[in-house]
Amino acid sequence: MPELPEVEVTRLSFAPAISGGQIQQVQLGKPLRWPLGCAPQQLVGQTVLGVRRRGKYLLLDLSAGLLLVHLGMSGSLTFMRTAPVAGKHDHFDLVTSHGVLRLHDPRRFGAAVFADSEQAASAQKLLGGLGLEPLSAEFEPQVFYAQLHLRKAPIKQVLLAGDVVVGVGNIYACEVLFRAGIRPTTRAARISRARVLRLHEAIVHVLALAVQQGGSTLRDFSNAHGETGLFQLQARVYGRAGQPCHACGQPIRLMRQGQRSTYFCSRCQT
DNA sequence: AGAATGACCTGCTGGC
DNA sequence: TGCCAGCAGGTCATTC
Repeated sequence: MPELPEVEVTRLSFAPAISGGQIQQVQLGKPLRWPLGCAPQQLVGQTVLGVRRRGKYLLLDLSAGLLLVHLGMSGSLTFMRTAPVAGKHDHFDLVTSHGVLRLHDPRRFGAAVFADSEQAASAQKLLGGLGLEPLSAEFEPQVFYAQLHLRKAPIKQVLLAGDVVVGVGNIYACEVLFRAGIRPTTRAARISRARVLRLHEAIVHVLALAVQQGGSTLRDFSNAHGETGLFQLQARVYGRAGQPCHACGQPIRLMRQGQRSTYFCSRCQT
């Protein structure tokens, strides 16, 4: 489900409310992708100082460490005053004095992991090896170009890998490449500087727009208040196989790249 | 090191 | 209706 915009929308929807809350209880359901990494009791008594985001990870700053939350493919968070009895797919509850943060995740590719510090989290390679943050000043076109120039893999797969730029998942990779007019199979290193600049612009534009639109709700994404997003209405290629390209009328094509679906327009993307 | 592949897990859809 | 194959927004370990 969640790519950078959905994670950011989620963050914005509960960060102010939870900040300052003291953890009173932690409830675990079925195992998630990774174990919590500490006894639940160790979190109790700590205060949630704030919520940041790195790539698709949410970072809850606690008074004595960091709680990393990842939504995987099917995760979503809700924040409520009091929580109803946990359902079949509710696998993590953080009960605080300000309310309950609940992770709902049918496929359980998500996780909540405690780390003593950001360094410790990197050491566990949860945050290690992540690329540039696309909505920050560090995402400079020249740096982006230099990085892409080192990579021979198809640009779509380089974007998804997240070690050059973070947060661009399958939907937004397709959208961004369409808007930049670049064929997803093009080797990253072979893209001209001018086209990389267009791609850079498309990434910043599309991700920022998607955050503004509340993310993409394809099946079930919603923010921590249960509100769905609107960006899917702006999707120009994703999920539109066989339908006419909005720019040229050619049918949008679907192909597989590294076991993921890629949607593109064979006329507009060269 | 970078690139390609399989693995993790559940639910839904479409075809027979 | 039932069953099975294939698909889904992510990322890690393993292999070459």
